Amino acid sequence: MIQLGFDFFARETELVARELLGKIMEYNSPWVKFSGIVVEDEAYLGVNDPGSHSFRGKTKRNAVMFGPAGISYVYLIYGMYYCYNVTTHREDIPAAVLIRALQPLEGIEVMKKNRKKENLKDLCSGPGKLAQAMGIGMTLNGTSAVDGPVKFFDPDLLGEVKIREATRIGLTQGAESLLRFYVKDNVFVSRK
DNA sequence: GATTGGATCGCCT
DNA sequence: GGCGATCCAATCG
Repeated sequence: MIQLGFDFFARETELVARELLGKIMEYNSPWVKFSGIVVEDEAYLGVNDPGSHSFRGKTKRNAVMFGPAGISYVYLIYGMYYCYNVTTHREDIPAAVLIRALQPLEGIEVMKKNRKKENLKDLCSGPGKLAQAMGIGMTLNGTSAVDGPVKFFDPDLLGEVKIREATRIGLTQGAESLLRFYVKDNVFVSRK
């Protein structure tokens, strides 16, 4: 299985978001190895995208988006949940892809414990859920998604990944753009 | 120093 | 489909 390198992430954000579907996200926590198939994500573009954290310029929170591609960007949302992103594009273009849902593969028993849920569909079907399931927090922010605790792999699913596009979830600005992507007919997607 | 609102989830109907 | 929980960060003064 081929690992995705810097070159994969250092491309146009929308393309990276589309191609990440069907790839495997792996998180080697200190105690457990987690993995799952990326089945839903969203593209957040640079300073011209009103829905992106980077729209209003560089701040302490979004600083990672302004760095190189292939870096994990984690932030706290609504005071209760973490969201995991990976940075994309060029160093001078602050963009990232939000991982919204995974089809769980490894570490499932610990995911169930962390989520207090037994149904596989309740473990990683949403950005806050998958972070909670794998114990992702701010310690991952700024770490490499190429040679750090998080890695992505290409399982070579060939033509099995049919992509659908839709509007991004939860935005008040830039809500109309079709920048959310998910695997058609996959039951682990958070919203159709 | 105070205010405001958010890339969510779970429980309710 | 609607709403409350909950708190940090950004913005403004």
